[in-house]
Amino acid sequence: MPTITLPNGDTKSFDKPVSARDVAASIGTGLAKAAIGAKADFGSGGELRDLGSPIDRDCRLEIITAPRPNQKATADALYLMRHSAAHVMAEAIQDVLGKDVLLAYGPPTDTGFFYDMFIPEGKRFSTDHFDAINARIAAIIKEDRPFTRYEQPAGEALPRLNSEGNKYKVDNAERALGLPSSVYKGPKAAPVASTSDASSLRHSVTPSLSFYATGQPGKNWEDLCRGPHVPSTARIGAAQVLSLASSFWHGDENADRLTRVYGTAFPTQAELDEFLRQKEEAAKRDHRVIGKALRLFHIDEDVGQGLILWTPAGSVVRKELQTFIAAELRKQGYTEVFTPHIGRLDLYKTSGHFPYYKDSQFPPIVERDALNALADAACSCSEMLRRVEGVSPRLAAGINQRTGRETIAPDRVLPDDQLIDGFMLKPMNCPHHAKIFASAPHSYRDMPVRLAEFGTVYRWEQSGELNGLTRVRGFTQDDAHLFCTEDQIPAEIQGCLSLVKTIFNVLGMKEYRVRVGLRDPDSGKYTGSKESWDKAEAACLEAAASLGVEFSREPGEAAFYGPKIDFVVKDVIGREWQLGTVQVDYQMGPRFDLSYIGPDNKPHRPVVIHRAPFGSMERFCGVLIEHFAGAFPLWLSPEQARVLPISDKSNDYAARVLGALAERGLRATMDDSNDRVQAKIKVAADLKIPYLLVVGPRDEENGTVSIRARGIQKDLGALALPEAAAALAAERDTRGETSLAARFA
RNA sequence: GCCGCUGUAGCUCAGUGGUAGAGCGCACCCUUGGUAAGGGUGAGGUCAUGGGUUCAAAUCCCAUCAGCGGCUCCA
Repeated sequence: MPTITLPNGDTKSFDKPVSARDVAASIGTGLAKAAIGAKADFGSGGELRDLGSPIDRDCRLEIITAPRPNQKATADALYLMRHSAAHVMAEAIQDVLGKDVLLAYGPPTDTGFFYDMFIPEGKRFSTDHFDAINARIAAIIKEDRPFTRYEQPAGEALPRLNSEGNKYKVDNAERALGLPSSVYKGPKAAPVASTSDASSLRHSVTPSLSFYATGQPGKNWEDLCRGPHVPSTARIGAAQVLSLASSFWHGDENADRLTRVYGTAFPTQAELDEFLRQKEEAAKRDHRVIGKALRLFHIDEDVGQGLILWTPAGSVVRKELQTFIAAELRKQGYTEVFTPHIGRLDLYKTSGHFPYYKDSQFPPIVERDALNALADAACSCSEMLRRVEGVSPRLAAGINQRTGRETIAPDRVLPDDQLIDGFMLKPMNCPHHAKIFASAPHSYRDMPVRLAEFGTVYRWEQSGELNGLTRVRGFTQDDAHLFCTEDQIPAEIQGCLSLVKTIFNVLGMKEYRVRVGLRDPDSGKYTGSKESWDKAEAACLEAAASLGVEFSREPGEAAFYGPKIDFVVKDVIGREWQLGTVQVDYQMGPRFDLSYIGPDNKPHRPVVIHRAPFGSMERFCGVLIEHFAGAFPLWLSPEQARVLPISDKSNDYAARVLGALAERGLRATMDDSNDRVQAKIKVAADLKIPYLLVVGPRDEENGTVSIRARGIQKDLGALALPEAAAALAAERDTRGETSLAARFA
């Protein structure tokens, strides 16, 4: 006798078990027609299910519908369609390539779905097959075959899967049943069995497995699957295969290598086309492509992977951005410092960076004399490593005493004369800044001390991770460390957030969100007292809430030394980019034995806030290149205006125009090549120069320039030279709030 | 780091075992023009690097390096 509560609060009672389809039909035929699935909540959260699955208990029920025309699909609807589309794509692939392609795992994702599969040895699968596969996908959708669910007892289903010879499906089935895997022997083999009470889990799991046939069981294509699916293939709308990649079974690099086939599905072909158009648009904005075309930066094999050479044009963008940020920092009471790119190994042993994170650092720079001495003594490499990574008894005593926690393995504590000294390229700026703080006594009256540095750091990113400007091995953080009292934490976090807000606004990045990384309540890995954490987390959450943008709490995402706030911005075409963070750190004070004198005339530990709200200049510039598609606002543009004489008869006047622009400090050039003006415009347009000032005899006579603005494909009209120069300077100085082009609007 | 694909002129790319190619860019010449490419001539290449197969390798094979797409990672 289920009583069903609908999203609007209405209830409906039935005298026998019903399906969501029945419920939808009882409400209206329109709803029943539009329904593609349901979300039922029996008291433990909403759960997507098939339209036809039986409901025998009271629940809250939401009917998931396909979107009406001109309406966006809900996330739940897309989930159902894409999960279903993954089956259709898999069937299409098996039709094209053969049944010996073994299917492994095919979930929906944020933008589509993928299916991991094993392609048998000797079989080729390439993008050449895509047309055939897409044709099959379209045909299957058109056939409108029902997704038919049936269950089979585990005792029958498991042997059946085994006999089909697909170990990946056997593994899926075993995991679904809560059994330890008989075929996969990796680190992530049996996550369920590792929980505290495996036996109760066994009982709670249904002893049967579900399959979905795309059509009639036994007749049409079918797949082991938990579901749910849309009622029939036509309800998927439009789907297609997109790309191929490789993956590992269970993400375990020692396990089988699988082929991951990406695809996507949308309710209508128009939406799918729009998605493809956006992908194309995104590809055109690729900062690596634009960076090359506009000569913004260069990566040279001889210099090294992931090391950016900023060419003159790109240096302008980076420098302007940095100047802008630095001016905002000064307004907020930051003081600027400079520190070197390397520091002694002991410094990083104190900070804890070395050797714990040695895999993500450049190897140490060892002093020549020490190396020679070791070579003379025929020292082995492993011995050398031990001596580089070792810690002196003095340092060990200090670290243990200060933190009261860290245990240094006894075999790492070596007598001084065995240790090899050396330097490290700095992976972070904080140790240097801590030493600056510690170099002078501090009173609570001086606090907070805000040390800012565009500090360049070096990290050994895995080679496969490197990517243009967004993932590099040497980068300059917009770094600062705020040494403050606990009471000052909220205001300082607030300050960081307001800085971010100011700068994002000027750059037109209106949409962004923050993630607040909090403790994992079940873990004991964190340093600092519970009270401190409570306060710091509250401060982060409060600051995030006050920002007036979307924020999420992410338990377990805190660093071990304190909570953090991450910034995620959306660019103009809606892609999200993770930029910088603000992190509260209780660890650094004790480690570097930092103190300030409080009102009680006693020393106190400062808390340190690390903040690099834009991450790194490299990454941020990369994001901006894509955000603006290389068409930077005037103040950031490498070349702000170009003077185009229509023939060399006007070159002298053009030079005078250029002089007037230079007097205003504008970055401008003139094109005195013997091209025609049409060609000069084409060249300048390709370089995305904001303004072109065309000058000919007419202009010379009137003392004017003819103005053409980027993106507006016509002559806007003439303006007196001094007026035009002043307007350009004003557009720069207001960072676009006033603009020359707007005068002609 | 792992897997796959790719590497030819400054850039974008063609060239599948037999003399190294195109467009753009660059240099020079002609053209002197009013808003998205006027015309001509020319320079420019260790075909990523190292080995191998072959009478003969840009082309086939192996290794290395780098780029791309993923996977894994990111204090």
